[in-house]
Amino acid sequence: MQGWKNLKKRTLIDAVFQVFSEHGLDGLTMDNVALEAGVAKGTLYAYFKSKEELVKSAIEASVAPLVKELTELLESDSPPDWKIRQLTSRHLTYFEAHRGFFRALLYDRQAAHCRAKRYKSTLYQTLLRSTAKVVDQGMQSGAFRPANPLKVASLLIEANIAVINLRLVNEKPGPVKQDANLLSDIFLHGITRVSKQKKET
Amino acid sequence: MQGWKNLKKRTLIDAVFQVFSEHGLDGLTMDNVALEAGVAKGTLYAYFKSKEELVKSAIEASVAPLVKELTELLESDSPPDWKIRQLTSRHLTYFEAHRGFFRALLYDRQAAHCRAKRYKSTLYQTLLRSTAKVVDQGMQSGAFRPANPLKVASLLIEANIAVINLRLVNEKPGPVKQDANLLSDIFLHGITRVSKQKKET
Amino acid sequence: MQGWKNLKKRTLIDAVFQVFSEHGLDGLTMDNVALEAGVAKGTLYAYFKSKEELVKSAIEASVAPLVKELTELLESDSPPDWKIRQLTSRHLTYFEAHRGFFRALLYDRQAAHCRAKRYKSTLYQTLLRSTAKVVDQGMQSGAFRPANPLKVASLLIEANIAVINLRLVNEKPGPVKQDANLLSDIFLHGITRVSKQKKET
Amino acid sequence: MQGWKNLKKRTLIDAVFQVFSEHGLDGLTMDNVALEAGVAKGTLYAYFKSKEELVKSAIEASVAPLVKELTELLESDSPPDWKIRQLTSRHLTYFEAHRGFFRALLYDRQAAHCRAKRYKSTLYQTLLRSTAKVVDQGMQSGAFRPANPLKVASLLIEANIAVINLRLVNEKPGPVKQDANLLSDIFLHGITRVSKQKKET
DNA sequence: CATGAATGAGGATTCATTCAT
DNA sequence: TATGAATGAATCCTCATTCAT
Repeated sequence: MQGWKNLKKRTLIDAVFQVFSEHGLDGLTMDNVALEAGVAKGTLYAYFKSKEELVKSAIEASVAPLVKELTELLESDSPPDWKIRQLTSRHLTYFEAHRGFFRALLYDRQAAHCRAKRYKSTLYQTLLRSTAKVVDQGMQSGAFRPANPLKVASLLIEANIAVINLRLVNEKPGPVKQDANLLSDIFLHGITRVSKQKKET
Repeated sequence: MQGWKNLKKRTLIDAVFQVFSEHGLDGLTMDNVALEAGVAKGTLYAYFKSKEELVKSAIEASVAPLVKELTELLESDSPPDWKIRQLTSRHLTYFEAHRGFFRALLYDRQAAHCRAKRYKSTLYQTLLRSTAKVVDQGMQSGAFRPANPLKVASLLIEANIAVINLRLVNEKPGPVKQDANLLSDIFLHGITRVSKQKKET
Repeated sequence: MQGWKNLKKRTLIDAVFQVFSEHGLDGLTMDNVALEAGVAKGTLYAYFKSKEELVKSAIEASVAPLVKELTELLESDSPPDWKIRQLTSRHLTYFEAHRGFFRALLYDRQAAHCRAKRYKSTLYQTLLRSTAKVVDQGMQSGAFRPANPLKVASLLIEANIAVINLRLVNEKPGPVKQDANLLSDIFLHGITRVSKQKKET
Repeated sequence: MQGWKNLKKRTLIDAVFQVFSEHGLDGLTMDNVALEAGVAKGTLYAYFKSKEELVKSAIEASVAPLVKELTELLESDSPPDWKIRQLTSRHLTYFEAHRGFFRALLYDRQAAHCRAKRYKSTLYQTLLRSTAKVVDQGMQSGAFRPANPLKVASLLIEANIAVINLRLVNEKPGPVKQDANLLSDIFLHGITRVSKQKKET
């Protein structure tokens, strides 16, 4: 029963995605979601306490795969700087692959709510902590300069998100790789030119 | 007459700030704004065509002084890296000084709209171009590594905003200086430790 | 289900009539209609997309029975001049029987809209064509003088409506029969006296 | 002072016409009229007690020349049937010449109000009485059949107005003369064919 | 007489949520 | 569980009218 319930929930969440992508911002009403899902309006409330919860679930569901992927990456066995380059690259790529949905998300109020809540969400915290661990490893190994790892990790992730926003808003944002590289380069080495410097492998 | 009208507009905009800060997200109704401003609802429409225009004006008004300050800074006669440190520092400080308002802003839908539009707003573009010029100067002088100045400038500003958001969401975000320094350090020199390196003056 | 929905629609439309007759001109607000119907304001919008549609439906509903009756009359098997006398007589009688409603209608703006649209409404066109056919039959049989049947039919119907309006505005308009006879007489024989003339049977 | 006041009133009324023709139905606000007239909104109230009075005055002013013309015609020295043919013809022609304005008028609420009030307006009464006198003369002279002259006059004028409405609503109503003749013919002689009949000179 | 800023009652419409079946 | 009709608070916006200057 639990599994079946989750399956149904998933159906409803998919309807949220669909409605969101099709009707955008203001079209995301409970009526439309119910219509899209092929159920009665009241049924939505059998699975989700409120619209807010439904939308929150939908957003979490949409970000979960990314966080899973990134967490695995960060916990793999590789040098910190490589992990960070990969983190940025995949982060940008993921959103690029779901432009339509996330673009609509940018404009939504509930989403704004959730964006703010993001900092407290488990998924975000998971990602943040994994990243912080990598940063810490880099500092421990002497590869990175000493600093508050959590702050640095926040900064990196937020910088990623900022660039993602920039790309989502921009109609033709150019190749992902380029932005990802620029971001990684600056995060790792800064914008300042250094006479003689060892590059990472 | 024109001046007086603008003065009145300013009063109404201040009411927007007040209501926004006090009642937050959903409390920003025309009724509330009128109540706060001590005028009739209809009066608002004598000065602003619609709610959207009123809110837009309020947001622009709230950011304009900052942009003015930063632009002056960026056009002053100082080394690029110093300018960039100052830019970040003042940027963070300004938002810290208006926490209540900008925090509420984070959650608003009209604001989300404007946040997305931000990239196209004149003010944002002004700031972006000024920053890009400074970055370009740094590159010309050999202080910075070669890259697309506009992209780098975007990245810097967005990173600033990201940290600001982080601080707004956080209840006790700690001293501004610390975050500003961390951000500047990473932007200028990266997180990677370098054996022998010249610091900026 | 469909039938039930129509029944409910009818209830709401009746409320429109009631409100219209009681409060007249400016009293026809969605609030009043909902109040009269004993439902919530929102319920109205579950059955009618907008106020305009509701009012339009009400007007059509109010005129439909008349058009049905007249059309049947016009398609029956009787001499044209008798049909025309009947047409005028019943037309006037019908409106006399619904004075309150149609009188209010005279003053309404939506109604003015619909009055103008009347000429394009299906019901009006139906009635017009039926009448024209009768006129044409009269001409074919030599009873009527040759002319454009559609124009003549329009003229007759409009004359009816004009007299109806006259009666609606007048507080004590006198007996229907008298006006109906005068109108028919003039339409059939004109105001000019003729020395020797055959009356219709 | 009185003359000057009337001049000013005329200016304001002209503004009503202008606004009505340009912005139609919903654009006829006191703001727009004041704007068009180049005066302050409050000034309108120095000359007219209310919007209703202003609009009423405008409509009366627009119809006055017609009534004057028709009254002169009806009081001239000619046979009744000729007068009636002229009445219809000029009535239709006048409205044809002011299509734009009167067409907009059709849709207006205040106008609906005034249309209803028309039956009590002095101008309408003037015209009605003049027409009734002509009808009566026709009856006295034996040219017309006996009937209530006032009723017959009403009927004629209303029939005229009905045809005018029909023409105003219709995009391409065809030549005025044709409709005017048809109307006169039917009013004078009826639709019924008569074997041997003397035509009017 | 003229101004025009201010008023505020009033109206149409939306939509998350409930509950009886 | 599922339904979907009903709810009604909440919101934006209009515009005729007033009145202090």
